[in-house]
Parts: sequence; structure tokens; C-alpha cells
Amino acid sequence: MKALTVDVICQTLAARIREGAFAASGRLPSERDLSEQFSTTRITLREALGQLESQGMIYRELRRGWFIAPPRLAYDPLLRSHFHAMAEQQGRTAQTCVLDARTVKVSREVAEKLAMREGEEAYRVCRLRHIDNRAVLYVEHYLNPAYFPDLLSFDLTRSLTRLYQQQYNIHYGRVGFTMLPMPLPKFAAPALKVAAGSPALFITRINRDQHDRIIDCDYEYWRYDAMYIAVEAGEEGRTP
Amino acid sequence: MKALTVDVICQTLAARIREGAFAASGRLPSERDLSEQFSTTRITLREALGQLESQGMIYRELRRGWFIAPPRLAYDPLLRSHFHAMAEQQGRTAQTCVLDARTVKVSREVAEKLAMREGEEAYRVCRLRHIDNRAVLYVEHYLNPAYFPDLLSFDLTRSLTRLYQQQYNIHYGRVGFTMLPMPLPKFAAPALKVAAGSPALFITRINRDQHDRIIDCDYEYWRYDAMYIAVEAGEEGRTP
DNA sequence: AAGTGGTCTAGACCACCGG
DNA sequence: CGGTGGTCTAGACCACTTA
Repeated sequence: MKALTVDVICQTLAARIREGAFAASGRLPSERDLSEQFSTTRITLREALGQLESQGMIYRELRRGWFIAPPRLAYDPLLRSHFHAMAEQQGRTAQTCVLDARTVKVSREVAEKLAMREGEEAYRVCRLRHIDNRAVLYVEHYLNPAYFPDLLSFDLTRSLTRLYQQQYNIHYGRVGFTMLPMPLPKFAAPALKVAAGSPALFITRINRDQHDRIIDCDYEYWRYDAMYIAVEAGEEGRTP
Repeated sequence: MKALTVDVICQTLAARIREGAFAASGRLPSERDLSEQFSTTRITLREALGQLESQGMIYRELRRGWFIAPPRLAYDPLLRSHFHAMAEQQGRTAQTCVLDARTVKVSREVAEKLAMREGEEAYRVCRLRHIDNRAVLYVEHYLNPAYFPDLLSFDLTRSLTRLYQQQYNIHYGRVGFTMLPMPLPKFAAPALKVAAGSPALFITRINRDQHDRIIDCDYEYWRYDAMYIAVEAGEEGRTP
């Protein structure tokens, strides 16, 4: 049972990273450098980097290089707290960019989620969210315009939660969500500076208000290594 | 913008699979066969298989080959329904093997979850669960023995939920869970016939009973492509 | 024993990013 | 423009599964 080259590289690099070796720049040496250091091929070296990547220890930006991964953010999809507040509670800094905000005709799929009809108009807000200056989440929000007249005239970099409350007196009620690991689709990849097809977490949520009306839904594409889900359920005790 | 070899292979194979090409055996031809069919290297061919794998279209069993992946199971960690019932509701068949069941001294981590002290004794039940004859979940259950005297004398291939009810008059109450994508640890890999280090979903749950006492916790290691999470939350409306 | 996937070598060219 | 990661070739040996 000889030690595999890949494993040796993984363990060595992991140890160096834990010791804070590349913490200064946050960046690893080039693949060619590393493959020489370990007297191996770039193929093999990349195999090792891939394993560390899948452990969430390092990550890459497309054609830019390899970087030390920051710790994961804890995320509760049942909580509708502001993204920024959530980040700050965990000692992180958040940033939001609005990539696009407009009226669109909803697809069949979105229509189903929002209890609307295919082709009806809804607001769509596409945003990119950063934690500690790293793009971690691309999210498309679909809002039923019946509940949010003139939404596009507001500042959408802010928390939608707060906007709902302050402008429309709408509060979140029940939530449902799905989550599945899937490769990052092409339209979300560039914003996250990630190769299309790399592993990601896809989350959809359907939100209701205090009157149990479906008010919006969203499609969230997370870097798979940027967060973990932590749900604390309330008093349900549903055991069918 | 030339079409990449890998992408061509992916699309071709994906199309063939959708047409039901390998449905009879459920199995793909060997890597050498395929690499010849596509006039390329095994390295490149494996890159393509890896992409299809990450899409959940195919999966591999360690050193055995590549197989067509069945559809994902919908899983709600907040529901404490019986695994078998859940599978059957979705038209699937489930199977459970008990790999190990014994008394152990709990680690600090488990002790914290169960509100016990490190080194105290608890029951640990390790089980392997199959869907449609494919091993998809390795789970370790830790039970506070104060609530479950003589647990080990019962048939543990059955639903623990039902055992709790029938033998101990204990019903599930609140639940909390965490979920994160991580590489499959070495101890869980063999049972799932998967290479250690391949991507997996790691879920932990902490369960309380009708009196809000913590009764058990578990560590679930899922094939990442075997399920997706679908949570329908109750009436909480928690907006901090 | 034959065939499989798992690992590895030693190169190469390309597209893109940054200075 | 040089250096980076992304892709690809044409082999090879090993450990394991399967028959």
C-alpha cells in the first residue's frame, strides 16, 4: 500500500495551508511551480488541487489561479433575515450588486411556483452577493407584481425583506425550499468567476406573506464551498 | 471557438443516455471502449465522464464501472417519516442493512449534540440504506440510552421512528439539521462503493421528543446525486 | 487470467489575464 | 507580452473485480 502521489501532495499542501503558508496573498503558487516542487506532472498536481477544492480548502477563479478558501457561512433558508445581517452576525462582510432588474414574462416553471399563469408579467431582480469580497451567490428573484407596485423604482441593493416591510407592509410567513447539488449553469458562472459546470448548490425558495399569499420565489446559485445549511425548525412535530 | 472534445463527448453521451441507449444493462461501456469510439485519450474521456457524473446523469462504483443514475429522491430532513415510506411514496423501493449496533463512549462532539458528557455511554447504530438496490446513504445514529433502555434487543432494520413510538412511547418533536457538501470520509466510502474523497452530502440532525428533550442525533452521508432536499416549513414566520 | 478503473508520466498547444 | 490555467495526446503500470 504505497502512498499515492496525489494524497501526499494533498496532505502536504493542506498542512502548509493550515500553518498559514499562503495566507499573506491568499493565493497559491502556479500549477507549474507546484508540480515542480512535488516532482510530478501538472495533471497529477491538478488532481490533488481538485481534491483540496472539493474539501473546500482552496478554490479557483477561472484562469486566474488558486486561492485559500475562507470559512463557510452558515445559512438558514427558513430565516428571512437580511443577507448583510446574517453575514455580520458571523463576523463577515457582505456586499450586494444588482446585475439586472426588470419586468419579464414568466416561464411555466416560475409561473407554477408563484401561482401565476405562464406569460404573465413579473419583476425579476438578478443580484450578485459577496462575502468578504468573494462572489459566492448569484440569485434571481421573481416577485408577483400584484403585491409590489413600482418595485423597480426603489434601491434594490438593499435588503428586499426590509423593502417589503417598509414600503409594502408585507412580512414573510411560510417558506418552502429545495436544495440540490448541481453543476453551475452557464448564465451564473461568469458572475461567480467560476467555470460553467463546476459543482454548485442550487436552492429555490417560495415565500409567502403574513396572509399566506405567495409573494415571491428565488433561484439561488451558491458556490458549494461558500456555505453550509443550518436549519433550526420550530414547533411542528409533524410525523405522518 | 472550437467545440471542446470533452463537451462533444458529454453531449453525445447525454443524448444517447436520454434515448435509453444503455438502459438495458444500466451500465456504460468501458472507458477504453468509449475513448476509442470518440478517438481520444482515456484522460479526456474520463474528464467527460466526470462532468456527466457531476450532473448526476451517471455514477460510478469503485473499480466496477459507470452506471446510469436513477432519479433523485426528494428528502425533507424536517419530516421524520420512515425511510421506507418516503421511498415508496415516490415509487421507489428502499432497503436497510444494519452494519453495526453497540454501546459506545461518545466523543465530545456527539456529547455536545446530545447534551451529554464526553465519555458517557450511548447507543450507536450504523446503517446502510439503499434505494432501488443502490447504496445511497450511510448513517450513524446516536441515541441517549436514558430514553431507550434495551434498545439493542430490537430489530433495528425497521424504522427507528416506529420503534420509538411502539416500544418507548416517544414521538419526534423539534428538529434541527445542518447540511454541507463535503468529500466522503474513508469510513463511509466502502459501504457506498465509492472512492473516499468523492463529493457527498453530509447531514446532521438533532431530534427532540414531544417533551423537547434531545433524544438522538445522526450523521448522514449521502451520495450527492441520490437526492435533493425539499423542505416545507410550517407556521413560523420568524423574521428577526 | 482477462479486463476494469485508478493512477501517473512527459510532453504539447491554446485562450485568456495581467503588467 | 509572458505567464497563467484549460485542454489534450499517447502511452504506461497497478490494484482490483469478474468470470
